[in-house]
Amino acid sequence: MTHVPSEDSHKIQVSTAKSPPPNSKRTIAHELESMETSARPSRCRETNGGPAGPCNPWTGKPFSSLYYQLEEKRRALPVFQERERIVEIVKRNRVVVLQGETGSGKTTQVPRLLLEAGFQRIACTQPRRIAAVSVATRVAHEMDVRLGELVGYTIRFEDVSHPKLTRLKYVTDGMLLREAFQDDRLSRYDCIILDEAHERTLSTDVLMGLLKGILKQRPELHMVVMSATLERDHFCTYFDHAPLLNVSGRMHPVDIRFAERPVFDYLFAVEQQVRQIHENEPAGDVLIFLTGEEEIEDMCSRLRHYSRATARKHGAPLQVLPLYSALPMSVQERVFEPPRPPEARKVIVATNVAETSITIDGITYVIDPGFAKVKIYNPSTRVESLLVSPISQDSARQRAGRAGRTRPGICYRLYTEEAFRTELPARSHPEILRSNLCNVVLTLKKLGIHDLIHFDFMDPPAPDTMIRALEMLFYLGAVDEEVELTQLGRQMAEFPLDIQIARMLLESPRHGSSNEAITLAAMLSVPNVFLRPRQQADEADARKQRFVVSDSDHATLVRVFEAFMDHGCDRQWCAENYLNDRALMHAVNIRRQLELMMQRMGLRICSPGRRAPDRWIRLRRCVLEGFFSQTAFWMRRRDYLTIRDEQLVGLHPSSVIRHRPSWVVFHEFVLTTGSYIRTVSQIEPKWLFELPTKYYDLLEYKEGASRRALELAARLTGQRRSAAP
DNA sequence: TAGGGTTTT
Repeated sequence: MTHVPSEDSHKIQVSTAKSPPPNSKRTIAHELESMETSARPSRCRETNGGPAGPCNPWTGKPFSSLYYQLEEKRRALPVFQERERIVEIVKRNRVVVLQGETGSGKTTQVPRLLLEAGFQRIACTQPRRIAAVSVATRVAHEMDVRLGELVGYTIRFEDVSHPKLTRLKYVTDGMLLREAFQDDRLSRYDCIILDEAHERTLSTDVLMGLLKGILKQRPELHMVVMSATLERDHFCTYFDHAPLLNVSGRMHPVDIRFAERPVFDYLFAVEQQVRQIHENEPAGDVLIFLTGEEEIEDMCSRLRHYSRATARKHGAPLQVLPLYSALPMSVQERVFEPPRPPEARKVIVATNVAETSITIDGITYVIDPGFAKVKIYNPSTRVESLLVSPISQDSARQRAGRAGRTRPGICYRLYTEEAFRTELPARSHPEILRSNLCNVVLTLKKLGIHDLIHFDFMDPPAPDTMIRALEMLFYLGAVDEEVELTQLGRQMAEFPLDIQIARMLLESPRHGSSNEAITLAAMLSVPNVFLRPRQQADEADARKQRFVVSDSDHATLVRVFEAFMDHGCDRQWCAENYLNDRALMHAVNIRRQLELMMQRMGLRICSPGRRAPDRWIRLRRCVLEGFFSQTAFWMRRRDYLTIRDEQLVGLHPSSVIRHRPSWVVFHEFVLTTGSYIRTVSQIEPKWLFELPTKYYDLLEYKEGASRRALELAARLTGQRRSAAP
């Protein structure tokens, strides 16, 4: 019996963290355990009088027909050609930096080669869940083994791996970091591969620093850092001059064409470029990179208009397709379908999703205006915001590469070669330099790292950012005066949540409302669930009214979630109510996970009941328990002033709050056309003084508007603290 | 009264 992977094998199998994978059998365990580490095909015994064929050393069974198909392709990959060199250099060095271009096969082949070379347990990290799943599936097929046994994967909510059998595990970088919570030397692995290291995600950066320390403690551990673009100096130097291996890719040539002179209106230039391609260049699909939803929808209508106006003159029409992550899945998937009508030229107008996360084959022309929205963090105001910025040279190369996946292509850069060299930074700023570090610091503390300032980050964050993070952890009760992790802090780190949300959950049983708080925590952890297509904005707003709790955006979110559950998580119902079903389904999963965690920690799951008049009051108090540092009081007309930082802000127009409460708590501060606070709830000022935190000690405030507002609030609510000078 | 790039636990 051969195991032929079918379409079903691609489906995601779900199992809980500690249970064995589906269909695991003792016989396979036996086979694997008795197997030698080097995997050379052996001969199978003759069965049923048939001839003896080559036999899969991992299973002892004859190979399937699919195996031979995949094997042929795999042997043609550049990495396969270099296999001996790769294995040798990894075995001889503790750390190796492997630079393999797109199409080299590094992600599928390197881990397997190392397994076959005798490593006992290998983890290979991926920045994205979908990559971990699809690569693990591919490798299991290539090795002709069942997914979840020898080869498996672990991502949040899904563990398709076996504690004993799995020897090659693909895992999201965040998940491996979590594993280090249980085992801070990651001692089950003798080889750890960090893939896509050039993306420099927060988790990969923390893992790199952590692993550098672990390497010193565990002389048997080997590590491979795999990266696509040239950052050789940076990676090699960081890992004490680790050797660099370079494997060529298999890409088709891409002709790069720069603008001859600077472009001032890139949207206009994009449109001109599409016309030029459509009217003069041979058939082939076009991919355009823009910065956001609004720009994309605008461009789509301009291009559709052009297509309608000129279809007769130029023969084939354009099929214009938007692509950004907030789009419903069904709309996103259209970019993979054949064009409609069949003779049309597809024009995909995308955000950065198309740069790394979503790969579309068959693109011949790429148009790159050279901008993207980037998250920036300002530690002095503690505001994270999005800013349209020039992309990096690395990013520009990545975009260009999207044109040469299946055949030679052209990339039109709407900036001059001079600008490319002098105005674009060589590399993107790693995320760790652009983020609020509260959770990173808490993670490091939990991992037992005491000297945070000297933690060996590849790019150390600004001291100010670290200090701000520590200060916040202190106010939240996660660390004490000696900057030691408290019991509360340990619990907060367990939760896969922003620490403020974790704190809200931990305090919620005290307010008799942990049930609602868990729902809210899940809703705050997923993207905005309210859809508002420009054409149907009024209708969408009207639908949202059905869920409104007039003094709280937080409570409104809880009501939306409950209504979603009441309607059986129905997608159609979501569509009718302009709600993002994907985000809501995700919230359902998160909620389930959080509830289990709460129960395991012995925290009470309680609710005042849906009809209780004080239900939303309790919830708003829970919110304040986590977000007490994000309150604001009404100043004048439309303006609020944030406490402590005294920033003048407006209520975001998406808020359900129509009156002007004197005090509010908010979830986030956004900087767009103005300064806004978004996801807001009314609070009673007296609650501030009942919080178990020093944050509202009047002594902590300099003379100013905030202090005066607090003094007034204290006086009005009869707080004795107001008497303090 | 307006916009949210992308990921992950």
